Amino acid sequence: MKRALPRVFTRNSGKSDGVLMNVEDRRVKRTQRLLAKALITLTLEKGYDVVTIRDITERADVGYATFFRHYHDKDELLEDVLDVVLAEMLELLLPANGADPAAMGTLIFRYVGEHSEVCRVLTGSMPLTRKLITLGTQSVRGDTLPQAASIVPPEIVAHHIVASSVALIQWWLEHDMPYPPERMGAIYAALIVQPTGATALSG
Amino acid sequence: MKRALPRVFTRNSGKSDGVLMNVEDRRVKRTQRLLAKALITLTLEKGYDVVTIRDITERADVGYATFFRHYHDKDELLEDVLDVVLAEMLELLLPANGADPAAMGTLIFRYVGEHSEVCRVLTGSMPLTRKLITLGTQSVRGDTLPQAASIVPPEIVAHHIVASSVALIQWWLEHDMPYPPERMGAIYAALIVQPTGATALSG
Amino acid sequence: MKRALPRVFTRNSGKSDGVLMNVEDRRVKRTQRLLAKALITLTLEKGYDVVTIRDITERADVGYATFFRHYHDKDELLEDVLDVVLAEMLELLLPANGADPAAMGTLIFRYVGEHSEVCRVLTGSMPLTRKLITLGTQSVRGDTLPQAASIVPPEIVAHHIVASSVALIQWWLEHDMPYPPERMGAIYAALIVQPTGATALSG
Amino acid sequence: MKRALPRVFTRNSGKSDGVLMNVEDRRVKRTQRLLAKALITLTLEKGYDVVTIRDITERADVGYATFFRHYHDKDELLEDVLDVVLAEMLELLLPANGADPAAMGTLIFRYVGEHSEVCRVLTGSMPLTRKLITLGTQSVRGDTLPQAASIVPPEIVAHHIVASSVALIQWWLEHDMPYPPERMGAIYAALIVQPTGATALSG
DNA sequence: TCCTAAGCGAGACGGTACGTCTTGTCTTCCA
DNA sequence: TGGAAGACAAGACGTACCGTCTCGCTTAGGA
Repeated sequence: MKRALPRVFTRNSGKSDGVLMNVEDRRVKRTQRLLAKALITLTLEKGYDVVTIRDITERADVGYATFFRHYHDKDELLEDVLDVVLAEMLELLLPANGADPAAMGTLIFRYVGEHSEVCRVLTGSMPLTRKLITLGTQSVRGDTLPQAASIVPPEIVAHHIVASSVALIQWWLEHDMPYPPERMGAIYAALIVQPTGATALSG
Repeated sequence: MKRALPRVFTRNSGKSDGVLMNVEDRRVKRTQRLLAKALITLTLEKGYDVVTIRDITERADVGYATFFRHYHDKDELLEDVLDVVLAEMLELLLPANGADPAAMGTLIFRYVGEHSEVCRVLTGSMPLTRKLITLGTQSVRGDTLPQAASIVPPEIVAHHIVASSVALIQWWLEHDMPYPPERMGAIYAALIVQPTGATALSG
Repeated sequence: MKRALPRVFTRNSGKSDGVLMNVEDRRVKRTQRLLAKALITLTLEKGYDVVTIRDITERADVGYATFFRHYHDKDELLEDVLDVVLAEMLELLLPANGADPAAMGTLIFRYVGEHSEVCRVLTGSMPLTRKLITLGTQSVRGDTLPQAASIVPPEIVAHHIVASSVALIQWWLEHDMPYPPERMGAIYAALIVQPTGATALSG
Repeated sequence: MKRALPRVFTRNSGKSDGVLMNVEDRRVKRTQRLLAKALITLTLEKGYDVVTIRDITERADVGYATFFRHYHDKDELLEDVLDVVLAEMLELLLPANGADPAAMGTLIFRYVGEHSEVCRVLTGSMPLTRKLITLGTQSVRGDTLPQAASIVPPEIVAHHIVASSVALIQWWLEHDMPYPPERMGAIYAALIVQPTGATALSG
C-alpha cells in the first residue's frame, strides 16, 4: 500500500453493516454503494475500459476527489464489488454443499441469472476473472477430489473445474441466457463435475 | 472504419511473404515485425496495460507517428500477433487431424512451450482470449461432435473444449510449465476431450 | 460581502484590548494571535504563497474550520497583522512629528529592525504594500507639503515619499540590514525627504 | 531547472525573429504570442491571481497541455512578457543615453503610456516588480553615479532611482495617466534623478 | 539522369484522463 | 455550547498518453 494519508478505510472497522456503525461509517458505506452502482451501470452502457472516474462520480453524484478517498482506481472499486458477489455466492452454496452437483449448478446459475448485469461486468475483466478463478480453486481443493491414481494432478482438476465453470457462465451470459438455470446446472454437472469425479467444496 | 488517410495496409496486397514483394512491402513488414517484437518484449517486462505506444516505438527504434501508419492502437498490433500464432498453430495441427487426442494435445503444448512468452502475453488479454476462443470454437464445430442425444448442446461442448484448453494452457504457463508437453497432452485428452467424445477438427 | 454565517468580529466590540474584555473576547484574541504568529513563521519558512490554511491551523494548533470563523482567507489575516504594525508605528511617530527628518527616519528603521521578520513578510505582498502606501500617503498629505509652485503635483510628492520609503525599507531588509537605523534615517532624510521639502505628518 | 523533456525552448536557438526561423520555430513563436496576449487580456479583465491556466489556453485557442510545453506556470509566461518589454524599452532608451533626464523620462512614460495595459499587469505582480527593479538597478550602476562623498551609498542611490521610477509609473497608471508623458518626464527628472545627481545609464 | 512517390523521423499540437491539492461548507461528536 | 474532526463538493494543477498533423529526408523504382 503506497497511499499516504487521507484515505477512508474500505473495510471500515470490521463492523457489521447492521447496527454498530456511527454516522460517518454509514456515510462512507453509502458513498461506496453509490460508486459501485454507478460503475456497474456505466460499464454496461459503454464498456468498462472507457468508463472514466469522472463519469462514475458524476453518475453517483459524488465529488470527483471523493472517489480517491475510497479507492485507488477503478479496478479497486470493481474488486470491491467482486468481493461482495463472492461472499453472497458462498453463503448461498455452503448450505447445499455435498448435494447433487446438478442442484449446486442450478443454484449457481440461478444466482448469476439474477445478477446477470453485475456478473457480466465481473467476468469481462481479465484480472478479476483471474482472481475469481484463484479464489474459487481454493474452495475446491482438499479431500473432495478423487485420490484415484490419475494422469491428471489434483490441482489441475481443481483449476479445470473452476475455470470451465466460469467459461460456461461467460458463454451463458454472452448468449443471453438461452437455457434456464436448471438446464445449465445439469450441463454443468455432466460436462464439468461428473467427468472429474469431484463431489464437494472444501471450504 | 473512421480512419481517413495514409495508412499502410496491414495485410499487404495479399502477397505471401516470400519473393513477390517489392522493397516497400519488405520495409513495411520489417517495421511491423519490429513493432510486434517490441510489444511482446515490453509486455513481458512491465505488463501489457502499462506499455505505451511511445515505449513500443522507442524500443522498436521507429518514429512515434509511424506506429499509427500501421495500427490504430496497441490492441490491433497484438491481434496481428495472434493471427500469426493461430495460423502457425493450425498449420501444425491440420496434418495430425483425427489422430489421437493426446498426440494433438502434445503438439499444442509443445508449440505453446516453444513460444511461451508470446502465448503468455496473448492469453493475458481478455479481448484476445475472447477472440481466440471464438475462432477456436468454429474449428471444433460440425460433425466432429457426438450426435448422441445429450443434455449438453453441441455448441456448448465446442465452447467448453476450447475454453477449457485455453484455461489449461494459462494454468501451465502461469505455473512455469511444471510438466512436459507430452504429459499435458495426456491431461488434455483425459480431462477435456475424452469426456465429450469429440474426435476431430472440422476445419 | 457575501459571507453569511457565524463569524467572529475581527475588530471585537470596539473594546480596547486592556481590561473590559470578557473571557470569550480574550479567547478570540488568543486564537487570532496564534494564527497570526503561525502565518508569519510559516511565511518566513516557505514563502507566503505556498502557505496553506491547513498549514496555519496545524501550526497554530487550532481546528481547521476555526480559521474561517475569524477570517475569510489568508490575506485578511495578513491584513490584520498589517493593521497592528501600522498602529504601533503611528503611535511611535506621532510624538516626534515635526522633528528632524533624520530622527524620524531613525525611529522608523529602528522599529522595522526590531520587527524585521514581520516587516519582511508585509512588504513582500503586493496588495499589502499597496495598502501600506495608500494609508501612508494619506498621512503625508495636507499643508505639510511645500506650496511653492513646482512642476510636481503635491499628491505625487506624497506618494513618492511613501513609496520610496517603503522601497528603501525593502532594500534594507533584503540586504540584511547592513547599516544601522541611524544611518538609514540619515539616508532617508537626504534621499527622500529633503529633496521634496516636506516637513511633517498631517495626521 | 527541474523540467525534464518535452519542453519547447522559450528562447529558441538564439535566432532572431526575422528570417532564419524554420516552420516549427515560427509555430512556437505564434503559440507563445497567443498565450501572452491571452494572459494580458484576462489579467486586465479579472486580475492576475484568479486567471486560470485553462482560461489562458481557452482564450488563446490552444490546447491545455500545450501551455506546459512552453512554460512551467503562469509566472514564467508573465516573465516572458516582461523580458520583451524590457528589451524594447532598453532599445528605446539607449540611443538617448546621456541626454536630458526629462527627455529620457518622457521617452519612458511615452512607452509606458503606449503599452499601458501590459505595464499595468507587469507592475501589479510583486515578483516581477522585484525582478524589474533588480534588472533596472544593474543598468544604473557604475560610474554614472556621483562619487561625491555622500551619506548615501551608491547602490542605494541606484536602487532608489529605479524603485521610485517604478512607483511613479504605478501611480500614473493607477490614476489613469492624468498628465501627459512630457509632464511625467519632467516630474521624473525633478523628483528622482536631479536630487541624486545621476546622469546616465551604464549599459 | 532526374523525378516521383512512399516510408519514415521528428515533433508541435488538441484533447482528455489522471491523481493530487486546496478551499470553504457542513455535520457530527465530545468536553 | 463551542471547538475539533473530518467527509465532502468544487475545481485548478501538472503530468501522461493518445492520435493527428505538417514538414523534410531518404530511397527506390520509372521516365
